[in-house]
Amino acid sequence: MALRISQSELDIMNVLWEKSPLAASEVSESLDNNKDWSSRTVKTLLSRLVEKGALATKADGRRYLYTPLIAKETYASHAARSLSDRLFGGRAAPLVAHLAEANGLSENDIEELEALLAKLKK
Amino acid sequence: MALRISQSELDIMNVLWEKSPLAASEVSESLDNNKDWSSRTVKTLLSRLVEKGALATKADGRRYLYTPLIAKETYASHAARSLSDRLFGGRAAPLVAHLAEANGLSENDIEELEALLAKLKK
DNA sequence: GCATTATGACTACAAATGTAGTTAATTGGA
DNA sequence: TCCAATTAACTACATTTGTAGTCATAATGC
Repeated sequence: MALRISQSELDIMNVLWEKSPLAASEVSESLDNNKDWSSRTVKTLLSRLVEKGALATKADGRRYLYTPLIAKETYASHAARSLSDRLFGGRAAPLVAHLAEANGLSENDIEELEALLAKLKK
Repeated sequence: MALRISQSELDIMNVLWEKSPLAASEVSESLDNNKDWSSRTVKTLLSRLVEKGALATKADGRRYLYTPLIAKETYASHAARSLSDRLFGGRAAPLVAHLAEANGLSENDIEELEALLAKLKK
């Protein structure tokens, strides 16, 4: 139910959330260069994500094209909530406070957040 | 280096962040009732956290008292940043937006966040 | 003093994760 | 037409995680 996606798997998902459908080889190429996994590793991760129901495959000749079955938004909401639940009893403010503290919020972030809050207040 | 704390381990840490030092049996008792781990399980998790350098032990008669070696704040900042990095390229606003969307922010959350933003703007 | 209990030390073991290797079929090019 | 490269399928294997069990020992109640 929880659709647990591991860290490495998340890297794969991020590529496909950016652009899909993609073949395994294309996913490999699109991965951040600093993680240089062998193409086997990428395929293993893709297979596991398919097993888990996070990706769909579609045959394209003799290869597969992969497409996310869950939206990034869905996963992100889930992960964000889970983190704030586990650390702060579900309150959002402390999480943001820690983000701010850890790396500072940009001008832009602050404006975006203010806009968001304004909208929520209505 | 990364001091990886697993989900279950985090439950233990949360108890000790709340109150410490505590003996293993006290940690067991303090755990949320809905997770009923055997006392062995709790001890295993405690040991692993000690190995990882997340907890310190201090002998108290023939038992140990456990104390966090890393502050909740430190861990939280780390985790919050890691999540926002992995999902949103480090931007904070989308994370908050997702929190809001996933479960709604309370009046209180909104006020806290506004206060926080006001402070950050200075 | 002896059985019971609490506790730490050590061991267990399946599932998940990180990271590939091997095999076999296919196919595109020389 | 035959070979090299691509690709999926299957296998591998160490580490981490979840969830305990066993053993020895020390303390405690009777």
